[in-house]
Amino acid sequence: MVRPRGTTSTGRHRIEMSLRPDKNSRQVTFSKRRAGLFKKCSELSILCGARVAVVVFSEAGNVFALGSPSMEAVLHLHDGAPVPAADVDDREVLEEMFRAREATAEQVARMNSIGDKVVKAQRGRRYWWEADVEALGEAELPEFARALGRLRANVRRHADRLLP
Amino acid sequence: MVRPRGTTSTGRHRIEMSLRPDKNSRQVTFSKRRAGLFKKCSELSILCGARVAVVVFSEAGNVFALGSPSMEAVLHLHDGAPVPAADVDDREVLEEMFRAREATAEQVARMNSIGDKVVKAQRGRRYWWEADVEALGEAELPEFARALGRLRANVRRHADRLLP
DNA sequence: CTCTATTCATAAAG
DNA sequence: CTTTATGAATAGAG
Repeated sequence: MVRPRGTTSTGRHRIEMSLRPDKNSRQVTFSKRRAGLFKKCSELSILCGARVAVVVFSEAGNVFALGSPSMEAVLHLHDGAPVPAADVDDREVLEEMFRAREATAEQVARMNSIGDKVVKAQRGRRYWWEADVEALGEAELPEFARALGRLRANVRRHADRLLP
Repeated sequence: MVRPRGTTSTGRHRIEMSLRPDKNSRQVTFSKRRAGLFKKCSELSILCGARVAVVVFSEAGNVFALGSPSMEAVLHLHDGAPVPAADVDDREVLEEMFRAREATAEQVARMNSIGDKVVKAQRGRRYWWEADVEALGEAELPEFARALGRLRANVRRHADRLLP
């Protein structure tokens, strides 16, 4: 096996050596790591019944967002629909995950009566709650903005409660 | 090696078997996975120059938030301070990470002139941008709420640009 | 994209 | 908390 000087054959990042990576490999790394991060989020949500919201801005300026079980459910805080049962076993969890994925095209399509574009933006993505914010711009961003407004209001209410 | 029926010696979750976990092990799992998730976020940010914001609501109702390179830098979108250089090598990255961690007690303490409570809320956490939102309530939440307001405004601006 | 090598994450046990 | 075992994540190459 031939390998450039200064590198190892390791998968994970070796802090010690490694040549300065070029822009392309940085992009590959970002994509892979973002995918891994989103998967971790879904695992945390599904396995532990947690609600997770993430926003990632890539260096190139692209924006990616993930909500699990849904961005709405997370941003609604405690007002949303109940989280999938806590004590289901793993088989049920997988089935639920599959159902959720199946159901989402419709669910998202209904949102804001725009539909088609949202469904298209999910093409080729592994999980239904993955969506390129840029691609979803027209349909999703206004709703996202409203959801953020609600989150902000909730946080404020909490803050006010803490500061009588 | 003795092991309960229905389990394997594997680390990762085996979907096929595994007895229904009790509440305690679910808690351990959540904590470990949340820590792992936050670490992944920091890696994505540091290694790829991305900005990442996460909010996690545990089933028990606890809230955890993480911003990398900082919640502020992420929520300010493109108005914030420049992200740490993209092409630094890993050694520099580690040093920067260490500096950031060192610097944060002061940085956060200055915020909102409340200080002490914020510094205490970081106790025992590995990275400076980890903070239990619940513990940070008084000092951090109002600022968090303002930051969310700015994020919302930015998202709206983006949405308006897309919808002339 | 696929393949491979290596470290990482982490469930379970001590 | 520490150790151990094993599948998962992922950098680099093809």
